[in-house]
Amino acid sequence: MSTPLALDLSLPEGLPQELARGLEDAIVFRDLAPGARLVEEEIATRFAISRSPVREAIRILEARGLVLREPRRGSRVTELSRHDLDEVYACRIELEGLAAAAAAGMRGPVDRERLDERIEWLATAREHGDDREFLRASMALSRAIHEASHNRTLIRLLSTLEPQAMRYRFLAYARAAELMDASLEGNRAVATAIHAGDGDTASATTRRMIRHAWSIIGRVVDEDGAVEPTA
Amino acid sequence: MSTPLALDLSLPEGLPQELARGLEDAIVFRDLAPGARLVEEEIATRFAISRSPVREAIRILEARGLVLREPRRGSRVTELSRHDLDEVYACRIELEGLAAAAAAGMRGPVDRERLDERIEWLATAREHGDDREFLRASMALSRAIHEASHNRTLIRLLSTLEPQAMRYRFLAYARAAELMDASLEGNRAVATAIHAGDGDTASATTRRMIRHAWSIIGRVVDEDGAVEPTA
DNA sequence: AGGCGACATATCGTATACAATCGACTGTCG
DNA sequence: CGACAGTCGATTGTATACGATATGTCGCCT
Repeated sequence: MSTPLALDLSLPEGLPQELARGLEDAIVFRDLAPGARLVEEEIATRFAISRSPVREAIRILEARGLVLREPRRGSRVTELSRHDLDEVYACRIELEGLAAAAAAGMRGPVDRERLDERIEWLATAREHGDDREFLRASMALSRAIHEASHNRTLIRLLSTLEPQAMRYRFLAYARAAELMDASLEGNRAVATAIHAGDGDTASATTRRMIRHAWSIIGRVVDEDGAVEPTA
Repeated sequence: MSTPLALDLSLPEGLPQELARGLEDAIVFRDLAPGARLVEEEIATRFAISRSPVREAIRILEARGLVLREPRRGSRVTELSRHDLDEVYACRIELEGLAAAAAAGMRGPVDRERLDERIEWLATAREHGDDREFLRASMALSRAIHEASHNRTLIRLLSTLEPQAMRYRFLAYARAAELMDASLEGNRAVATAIHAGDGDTASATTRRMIRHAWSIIGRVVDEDGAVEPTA
């Protein structure tokens, strides 16, 4: 009676990528719990595809730190822990700060519009009190900032770091809704700095926001042991 | 008359990883030139293995930014450019700085010893004026610092960033040997700070060192167009 | 002569088949 | 009764086979 997992597998970008996206989603939102095993053939059967694309998808998840592959023993969803949280957030502060600074020098007005759109989306989700939607909006907003940096290397690095961070954020939303308010407010401040073209402020604000989130999430993780089943 | 490429393919760690390591080496040292095509079957035949592990190896190289895969058109070694250099080094400053700071708080004396060993290795290579060996020592030293941070997430990120940086360093050694001296001296200073447990100094020194290297390499890349064949 | 279209080729993407390995179970022997 | 060896099942790793697609070439038509 494993997992729900009802992706469509339309392929605008390749089977493995599509599958990885779906599995990533399931992991971030805890439809796949930490420690859950990912058996290649099982997944292949469920989606009526072969093991080849499944293997590639799992490799992608591994590169993002969502899955741990042990040589001949298979893959399982990585555990969440206080230690891991600290690792991820220490890196996140540096890279997100860099991205925000770079985004402040962005070229097109296209980036600007997208940024505002996503902030709006985030605000709407907050009003509705929908934490899943709020997280989706957060991810989209983050990506908008990253892409506005126009630094492909940085984008690549962040794309392998963000998903793990999102898992912790989702965990914390349930127990500390104020994190969403802090995130919304913080992101508004960051967007303002970016629009003003003030890289230093954008960076500093971002770092402060992330540090704040870090402390809140850390509290939640410490209290829960971070291992409770989905409830 | 393609490439030399005489890896042994002993498998202490898995075929794909071993192959990826070999190809990475070839790319960093320009035995595989930028723009060179990587045809799966060709590589498979050369090493008398099947395409499956080759595919995985190429995926690894792609994740490290060494190879660009276009959907149904195959893979080629990524080009070096001033723009890309700037991207890589902007990220490198942040992450290496973080690693140095974290390493300053390292636990075991094992880390210390390894650090000193590698510095020695670097110095020896410099004396011998062997730039290939110097780069190898540099890579080993970097890894030692990264691992001393005991931050697995950071290590993962750096392992996907370093190889590309190494390509630029190798390029620059040929035209600007003083870069090696700067690197040796800088790393000695960093090691001192790490040994002293001074994270702030370790971070600041690292960042200064990398910034300096960046400017030197940037000059080389600008002059050469960075596209000369291997000669 | 130049462009347009069908064919041929090269190469990747996916599927399937086979081999190797790990863990667990079980039955026997001390 | 416990420990150990052998076997079996489950799952990954590797190899091969098949299908899809993009690119280049050749010839024909205008």
